[in-house]
Amino acid sequence: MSKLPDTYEPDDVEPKWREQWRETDIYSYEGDGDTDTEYVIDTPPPYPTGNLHIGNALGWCYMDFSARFHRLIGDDVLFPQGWDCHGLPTEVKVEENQGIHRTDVPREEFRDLCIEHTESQIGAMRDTMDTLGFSIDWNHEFRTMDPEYWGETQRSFVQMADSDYVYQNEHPVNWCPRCETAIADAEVETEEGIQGTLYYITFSGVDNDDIEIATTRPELLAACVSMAVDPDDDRYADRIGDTFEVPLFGQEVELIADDEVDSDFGTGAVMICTFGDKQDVDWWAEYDLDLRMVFSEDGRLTGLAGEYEGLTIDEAKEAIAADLEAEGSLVDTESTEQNVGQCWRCDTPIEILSKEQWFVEVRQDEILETAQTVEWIPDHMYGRLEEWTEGMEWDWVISRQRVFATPIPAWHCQDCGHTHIAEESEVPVKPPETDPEIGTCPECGGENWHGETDVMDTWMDSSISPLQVQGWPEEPFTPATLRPQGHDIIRTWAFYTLLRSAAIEDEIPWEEILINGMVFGDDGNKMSKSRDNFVQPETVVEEYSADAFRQAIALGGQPGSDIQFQWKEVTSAARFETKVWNITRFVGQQLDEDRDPIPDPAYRDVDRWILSKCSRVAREVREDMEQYRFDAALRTLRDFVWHDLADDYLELVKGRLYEGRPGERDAAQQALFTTLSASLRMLSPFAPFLTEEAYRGLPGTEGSVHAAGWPAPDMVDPEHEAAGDLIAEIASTVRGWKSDTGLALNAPLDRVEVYPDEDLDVPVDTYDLSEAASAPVQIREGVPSVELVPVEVEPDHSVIGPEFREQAGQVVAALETMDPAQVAEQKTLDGEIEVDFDGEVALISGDAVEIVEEHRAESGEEVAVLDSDSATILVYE
RNA sequence: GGGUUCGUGGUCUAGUGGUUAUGACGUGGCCUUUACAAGGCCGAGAUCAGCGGUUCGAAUCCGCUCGAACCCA
Repeated sequence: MSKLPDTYEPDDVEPKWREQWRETDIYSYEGDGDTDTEYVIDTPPPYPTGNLHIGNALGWCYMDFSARFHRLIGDDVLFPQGWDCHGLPTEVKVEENQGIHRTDVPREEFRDLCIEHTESQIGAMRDTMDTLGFSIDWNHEFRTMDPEYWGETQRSFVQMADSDYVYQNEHPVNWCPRCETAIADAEVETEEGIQGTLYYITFSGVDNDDIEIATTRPELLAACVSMAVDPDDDRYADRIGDTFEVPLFGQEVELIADDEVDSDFGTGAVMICTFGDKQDVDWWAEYDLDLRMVFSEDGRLTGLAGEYEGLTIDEAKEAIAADLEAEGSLVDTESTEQNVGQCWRCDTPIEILSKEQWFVEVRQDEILETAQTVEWIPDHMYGRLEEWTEGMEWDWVISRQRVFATPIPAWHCQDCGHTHIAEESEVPVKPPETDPEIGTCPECGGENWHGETDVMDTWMDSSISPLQVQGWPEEPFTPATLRPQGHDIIRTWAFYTLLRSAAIEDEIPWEEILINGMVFGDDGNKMSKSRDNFVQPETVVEEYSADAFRQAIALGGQPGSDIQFQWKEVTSAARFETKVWNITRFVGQQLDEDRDPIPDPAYRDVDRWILSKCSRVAREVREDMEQYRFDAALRTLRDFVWHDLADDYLELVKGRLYEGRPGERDAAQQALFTTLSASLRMLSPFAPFLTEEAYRGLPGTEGSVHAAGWPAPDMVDPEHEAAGDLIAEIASTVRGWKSDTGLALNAPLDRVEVYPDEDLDVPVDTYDLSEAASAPVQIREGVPSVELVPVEVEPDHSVIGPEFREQAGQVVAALETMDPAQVAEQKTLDGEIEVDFDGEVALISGDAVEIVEEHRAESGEEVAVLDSDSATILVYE
């Protein structure tokens, strides 16, 4: 007998176990090298924003469900946690907080300020992870800003330079004028439907007629190097090769013909500038045009723009348009909608600049082949990766003109211009501050090194996370088991990781990739503060519990689909917690603290029934968990615990527990213990706190539920399960009837007679049933001694369909119109039924119909007749 | 413009060819029964977006239409 508190108090329980788990280090990874039982998660290293939002929490819940489940089935689980520290947002935040510009202080000092800031942000996010009960192994924490990590980023760079993936070149790149750095294609987002103005501008002809073009970007006139029309455009058929003068700026440009021109746009003639967009870059390369860079790195016009030098893009647009109008070159303007490429970090429209940059070659076939070898969950998410990869036009620009990032380990010889890349042995290294180990330049023998000041794209850090997690480069690389991530970063993190892992190790980075969806607000909209549908995970924990939050997330939908956060799921989860607690309390009261397991318990039908069901649930739920169907797993468990265990089994054995003979009581106790203990273990991935408290409070358990094993009560027993189903059904029907007629559930009855619809293979044990019904229960064969009136013929489509094929419909219709009494008689007497339809007579097997019958008590008898799904029950009061 | 996913009671959701379509929340009624009123029992509420096709049989497979979300151009 154990006494648990009357109510479950998550506010007390959750902090208690949180602390204890931390102290006992129960989630640590052994790493004994047995790859068969290893389960390694390539945890996403989040950007340390200081706030773990609900979308993050969804991903981490999935990871934690899996991590906890795999520990239960005996796997050696590695659930590490990294932090993707480098990047611009931190630089901006530090500038803001310190009231400085990054160039005001030495690079190293600025870096230190960034590190300090990042550490405090990480602390806040760790707290949230802890609050939500994530079983992260904090012994395996990594931060990309630590030299031990970014040194390996440099090593990967060096290796990829050796194998010719990394190269340096001058090439047009996407440029964010606000961040003042190059960015990769993946970091450009297209914003649709931006309102703009379309300017119709006349270019005067040089020894030929004028021409009119349309552009949304008059500020690029100074960069105009050519003009183009569609070769099939009749309007310009004889003008190809004509020369025109660019208004205001005076350079002369030639008209070319190219298929890519959209003749429906504007006048059908466009100007080609270096560079307005990627199309300009293509034309520039294809027709070997001049390069006229009119934008500087901070988005202002250069000296090439003459009097407009120093203006911002917007200022220049306005000034140039005004001057064009004054000059008479501006024919017309109209408003238009356009799509604009923007920096994904700051939404500033990007420009294209040609700069000396470092690139990683994108080998599409290699990436796709690697991606195809990985199992995608859900599998259609592979399509996103494929589409993106196939559409890649430019190599991945990896250099950034920033500070807080991994330094590019290269030096340039001031004397001969030779570029030297570090040896693997010298990383981590900071080239602007130190000279290379090589000493003198291998080309010219010079000693004047200029360290590369460009740094790396932060994706260069995060895309080696599986390598880092698997102990690279010391350990031979084996793919991690799981990559969990959102679908929003397939084109970045997943793509780059696949690329890098193929390039460096010629391996897949992970066996499976589980894509999680986004979390929407309770009203179905994207969460936003302005919509007032924003939910912070901590709020849910404060108002309910971490376990309730986790369950709501699990039941939100199947992994991969977007889910809607719903308070009602939290409510229902909290109720389930109460239910589980009360079940545990009841079972605890029934079990002796020092109870020993019985070698061969005298199980009755209902014991075998619940144990059999429990065995099947354990198998089903295990399969669901292995396939990441957390929603299905938790649903199955709730259903089993609430309905089978609590509503049915527990009610059925109460009599035996209270008043049974010792052997019978012991068997019930044992079955109760086995089932509850198994249920708690299976629920523990979803509700780690509640199950820990309950499991430890349950007499006869040892240690933490999270260190226990997945239940394997191999007691599937179809015969007794069928008998138990019948018993449970009868008990529940009688209970329902008592409730309906206003009787107390424990009101004694004279007797109950049960007439099962079908004979069972084993005799039905009515012991528990009699206790539950507070009446003697007799299982009878045959027909009850009450009037039995067939009222409906119910054809079985699955029998009639295959037999009669296209005539099935007529047969069914005929059966339904027949006299039920007559059909019933034929079925009973002949075992088959004559059916008239459409002038034919067919004989069908009696099995093909169910006769729905209603029972009516013979007059004068005090009996209630209850029809349940599989039996007729007579209740004598 | 191309592609992907999706459309199931008021709301959310399960259900990939065969009884009466699952459950939750909400909602109406009844009930203190020695684990639990944060409970139990009973009920109302769904033409499974629409149309057409395949099939003896479709929420489920196919096509089209409408609508939503996302990805790409």
